[in-house]
Amino acid sequence: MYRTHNCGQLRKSNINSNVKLSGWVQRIRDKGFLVWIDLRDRYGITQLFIDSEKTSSEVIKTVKSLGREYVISVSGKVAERESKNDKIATGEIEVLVNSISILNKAETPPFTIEDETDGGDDLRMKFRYLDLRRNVLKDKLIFRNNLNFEVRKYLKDQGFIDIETPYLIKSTPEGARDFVVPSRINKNEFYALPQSPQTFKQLLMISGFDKYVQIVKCFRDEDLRADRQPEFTQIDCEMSFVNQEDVLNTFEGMVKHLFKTFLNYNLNDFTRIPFNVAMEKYGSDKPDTRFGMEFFNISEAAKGNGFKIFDDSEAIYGFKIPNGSEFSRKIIDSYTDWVKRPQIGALGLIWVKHNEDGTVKSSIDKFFSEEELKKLTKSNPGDLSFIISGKKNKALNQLGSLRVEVANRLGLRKNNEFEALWVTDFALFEWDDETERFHSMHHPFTSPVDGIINDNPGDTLANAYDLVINGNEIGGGSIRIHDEKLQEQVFSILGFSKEEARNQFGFLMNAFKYGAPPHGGIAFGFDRLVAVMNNDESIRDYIAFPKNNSGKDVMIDSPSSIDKSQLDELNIKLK
RNA sequence: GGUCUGGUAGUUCAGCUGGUUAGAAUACAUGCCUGUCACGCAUGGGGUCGCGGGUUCGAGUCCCGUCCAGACCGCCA
Repeated sequence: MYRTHNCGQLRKSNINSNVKLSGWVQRIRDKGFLVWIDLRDRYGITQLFIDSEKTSSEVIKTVKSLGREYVISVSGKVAERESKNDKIATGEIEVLVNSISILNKAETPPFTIEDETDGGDDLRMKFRYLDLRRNVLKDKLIFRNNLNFEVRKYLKDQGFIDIETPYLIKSTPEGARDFVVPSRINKNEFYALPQSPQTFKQLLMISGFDKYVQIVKCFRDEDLRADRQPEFTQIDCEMSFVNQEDVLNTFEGMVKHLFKTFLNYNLNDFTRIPFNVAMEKYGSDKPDTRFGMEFFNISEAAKGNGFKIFDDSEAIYGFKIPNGSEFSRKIIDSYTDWVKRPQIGALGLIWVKHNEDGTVKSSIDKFFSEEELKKLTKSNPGDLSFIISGKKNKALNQLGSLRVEVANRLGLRKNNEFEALWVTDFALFEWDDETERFHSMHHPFTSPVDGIINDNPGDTLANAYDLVINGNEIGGGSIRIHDEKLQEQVFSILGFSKEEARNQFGFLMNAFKYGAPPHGGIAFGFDRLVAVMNNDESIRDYIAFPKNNSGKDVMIDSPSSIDKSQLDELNIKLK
C-alpha cells in the first residue's frame, strides 16, 4: 500500500494516528538538526518533519539524498505543529517521519513547480507534464472537468442524449480547411476530420433523437490564435420541433445555470442584438457590452464643413470616453499610433476633447467651431470623442477595435462582471469580392428567416444566432433547413452545380426526403467557455496538451515526417 | 501570406551612443544553522549572447539573411 491518506487530507483530528503518504518532494527546508519536507500530490501539501535526535540514521541518510520532485513514500505519526501555517489546509499538523522510501528519483526540473513559476511559455510547453503539476494548471483542468460533468447532467435532465459521431468523415469544400487523412485500403482517397458534427447531428434529428448533445473534438486546419486551436472541443447540441426562441431559451438557461453553479454569478437575461445594430453600436459582431461607449453616427452631419477627409468618407463614426478629456496629448497620440498599425489600418484618428470648463479642443478645430463639435459629438464636459471615417464596414471595425483597446487600457473590462448576449439576424449570405460569389455567413444548412430566400439573396436574413460573453464568441447556431428543395436552392446560390451538391451533400438531401423534422441547434466552444468563465484570454491553459502558435506540439514534436514505407502504403509521393 | 515584439547562465531577465574579465535574481552543489514554511548565512560551479554572413581596429550591441517563440491581420462555412 502506497498511502492511507492523500496530501491534502490530514487535519487536527488525525493527530496521533499512523499514516502513510506518497507524493512529490515540493521543497526541502534543511536546518541541519531539523528537516522539513513539503510533500505534494494533486490534493495538496503535507509537511513532513524529521528531527535528527528522534529519527533513525537510515531515514536521515535517505532524507539528505532527496531532491526536488523526487517521488517518495513515507510512514509516520501525525502531530500538531509547534508553529502553524494558516496558508494551507493541512497547516495545523505535520507528519513525524519514521520510515521513508524513494519510489523514483527526479532530475532537477527545468523550471520550478510553483504557482509563480520561473519558466517561460516555450519551456513549459515542452515539459507540459511538469507544468501540469502546478496548481494553476491543475485547477483549470479540474474546473473544465467539473463544467463538463455539469453540462452533461443539466442536459441529460432535459432529455438530451449523448451520441458519438465519427471522426473519419468526408471532406467538403465549404468553410474552414479540412485536416485530411489518407486511406490505405482505398488508394488515393482521403477522409477528413470533422470541422463539426453538423451533418451527423442533423441526420440524428431525422432519426428521431429529438435532443442530441455531444461534447466533442472538432478540427480546423486554420491558423491559430490565443483562443483558437486546430483541435478544440464543442458542446454540440441539436433539437427537433423547435424554433429559434426554443433554442435560445434552452441554452440561456444552461449558461445561467453554469455561471450560478460554478461562479455563484447571476447572469442578467441575455439581451438580443441584431447583427447590424451590433456593428453600428460597437463595431463588432461580438461586442463587449459591459462598458458603454456606444458609437454615434455623424456620417451626414459632419460633412460640408470643408474638411476633405470627412467629405470624401462614406461613413463617419465615433464614441465618447467619459473623463477622457484628462488624456494627455501623448496618450491620445499613442491611440492614434495604435489604430494606424497595419493590423488596424486606420489612416488617422480624429479626437474632440470637451474640457471640464466647457471649452473644446480638437484635431479638427480648423474646420469646426466649438459649438459644432459639441453638437456633433453630443458630448458632456469631461468627454473625449474618438472619430474614424472611411468605408463604412472598415471604419466600424477599426473603431470597434479601438473601443476595446480603450476599455482594456482603462481597466473597464472587469474580471468580476459577466454579460451575455445573443447576436441575431445575421445575413444568410455574404458576397465575396475575391471569388465573386456568395458565401454562407454561418453554414450552408442554415435556414433563412421564414424559410424564404429573397430575390436578392444578399438581403436574406438567417435564422442564426451567436452567444457572446464579455466580447467573446462562445457559441453559435441556427435553425436548419429541413427541406430538400430549399437546401438545393442554397447550394445553387453558393455556386454549387447540381452534381457538386449531390456529390458533396447528397446523403443529407436524400435524408430530407424521408420525413425530416424541423430542427435547429447550437454549438459552444467549450474551451472558450471555460476560459471566459475564468477571465482568461487564452484557451491553452484549459487544454492538457495544446498546440503552439504554429500548430505544433513541441513536446511530442508533431507534426513530423513519416516513414517511406508508410508513404508507399498510402500511395503518397512527397514533393 | 503579412505586421510587430522577443531570443544573453538550468530558468527569468539587465547589459545605454559598439570598447578591456558579460552581470543580477533564482535554481543547482558544498558547508553551517534545533521550529522552518519563498527559512537564513557562507562558498562554489555554471555562457557557442538562437544560427549564418557582413560592416569595423573591435560586435551581445549596428546591417542583411535565416530559424524559433509570442501577439495580431488575412484565414477561421
